[in-house]
Amino acid sequence: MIHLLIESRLRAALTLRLPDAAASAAALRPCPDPKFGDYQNTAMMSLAKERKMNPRQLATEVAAGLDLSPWCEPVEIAGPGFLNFRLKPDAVAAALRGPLAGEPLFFAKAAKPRSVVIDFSSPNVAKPMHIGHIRSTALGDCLARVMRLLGHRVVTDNHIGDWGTQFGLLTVGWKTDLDANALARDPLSEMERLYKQVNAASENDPSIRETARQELVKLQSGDPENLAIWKRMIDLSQAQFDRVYGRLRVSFDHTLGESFYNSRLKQVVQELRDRGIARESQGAICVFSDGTSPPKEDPFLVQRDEEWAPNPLLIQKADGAANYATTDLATLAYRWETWRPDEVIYVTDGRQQLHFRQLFAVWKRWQPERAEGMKLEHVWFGSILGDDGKPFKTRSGETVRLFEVLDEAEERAFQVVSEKNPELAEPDRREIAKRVGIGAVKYADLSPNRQSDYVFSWEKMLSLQGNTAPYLQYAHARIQSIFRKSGDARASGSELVALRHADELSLAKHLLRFGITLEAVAAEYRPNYLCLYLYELAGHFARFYESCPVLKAEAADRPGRLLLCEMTGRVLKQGLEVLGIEAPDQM
RNA sequence: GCAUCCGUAGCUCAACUGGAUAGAGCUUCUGACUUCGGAUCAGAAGGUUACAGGUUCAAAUCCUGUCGGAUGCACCA
Repeated sequence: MIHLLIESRLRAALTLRLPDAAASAAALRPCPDPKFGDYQNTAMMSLAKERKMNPRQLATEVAAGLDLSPWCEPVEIAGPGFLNFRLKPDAVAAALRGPLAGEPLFFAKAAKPRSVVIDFSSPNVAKPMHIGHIRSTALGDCLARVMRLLGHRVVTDNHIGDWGTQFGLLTVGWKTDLDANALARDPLSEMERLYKQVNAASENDPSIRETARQELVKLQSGDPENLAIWKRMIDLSQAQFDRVYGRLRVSFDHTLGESFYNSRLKQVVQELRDRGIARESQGAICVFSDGTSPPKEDPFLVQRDEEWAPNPLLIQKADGAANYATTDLATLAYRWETWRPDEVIYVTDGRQQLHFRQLFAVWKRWQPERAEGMKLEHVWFGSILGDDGKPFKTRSGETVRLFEVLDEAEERAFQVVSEKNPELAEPDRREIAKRVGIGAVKYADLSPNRQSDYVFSWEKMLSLQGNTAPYLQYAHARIQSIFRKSGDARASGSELVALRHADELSLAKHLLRFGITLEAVAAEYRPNYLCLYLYELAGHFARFYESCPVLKAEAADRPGRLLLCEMTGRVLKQGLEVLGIEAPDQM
């Protein structure tokens, strides 16, 4: 990749001038405006500032040691010390043909592959998956796909909620009020009904709470009947998860739920107590501040009445049961022992930020030597809102079920496809509608900045204009149509490619940025960069296609233009693929 | 009360985490074309980035304060 070649030469030139400069200082970014060039580096200004040097002079000196003549026009130094790089059209044309010779599609495999565990989706047993699960699922799956494409070793792990106090109430409901027909018809709804019913009843009747507690104790101590009920609930739930994941084309390497770690919990608590990290307080076992960080940054302190008060992390409740913090710690230990990852990523909503700050802090205190080489990252995201600006709910105030969202997405997509392309046979339109509908839902989760809340809107996500999945799929389908019409004559790669037209050149240059975009997605866990890139790619293509005839082009222009179509189609397809979205050939 | 996040065009969202003149789509208006899929393209209009200070070559982005909002803060996960 050209940007990597430039980076490596820039790094060498920089090291010659400033041996102590960080390697990352040579990183390039795309120029915000083509008039400045294609790539820029802005590090000379900050490096000069740190060293009280003249930034323009530093930039000039570094540029003097740079020979990029195979790929670039002479480096330009602009403003207070920007380095601007402009690609030579011949180099662009040569790079454009790389994938025909078997090179990766304008990206490079990571020089140092990392092994990464990604924890995402995590639905709860005995509860229907709802709209809140889609964002974690879409983001986590996309990050896994991007990192794999870049050559990293990825382990995906679905940490399902299959243990906890709710099973006491559920077991009571199962034993006293189970409707077998309803269970056969719609197991998740029936289990949900049982839970709500018993939970409501227990609020008025302490004896039900007590019964539930006893059922939970029996389950925890291995009572065969309760264990069987619990396993049945898991199986029924997993079947539903699998159907949803099937529709979403999401899969996991492992599904190790909370119960998997039960046997390890006692030891976690014991070790933390032995090392003085945790202690008893009000009957519970808690981790308190160790006072090593400033109060403002300490996740175990909270300010109350102008004083810093303890904000402990509970690892064992007063009744002796462990809770999710304990499970998360046991899980981290297991992941370290099993996969020795360089990195563990948690994809959850932003409300759990404090929990993860505390969790990561306890891990460092508990396993300092292991924590050294294992980066922990909480990749959090915002809420999905209704058009009233409040969390997205049904009209009656219930959470919106994921299955129903997917049904409606497919149905609405079917209407759109039928309207736009009525001559296609219905089964084909149904098949296309699945890809368009599911793709639209995922894209709606991936294209905004993950940290912002976004408003759920069928009209927006299924719109054929703007930054939507259907628009990108359409661009892809349009390109496939060119090849159908041309009798499938693809670019052979043997012809010289000129890129004489400005729209040809800017499209080609944008194609070459696919790799740098994927790198940014992986580095910052932000799929929206890729969405924006693909949207811009579709825009470049539309402009090119408007101004440059392809099939009707002069013989001299035709091969280059077919090549541009081919590569745009491939990048759109590959880009959508790592977003977890299919690109139909017709729509 | 404290913490985290947020406040950007009429609406929905960007802005590669301190970079160059804050960009898209929708909406409104104008234009292109005997459609290589018009599900298109070009142009116009729309902004004191909540407000007030500060830091610096450079601030939507960092710091301080004010106003407004979301979320979280001891035995749910």
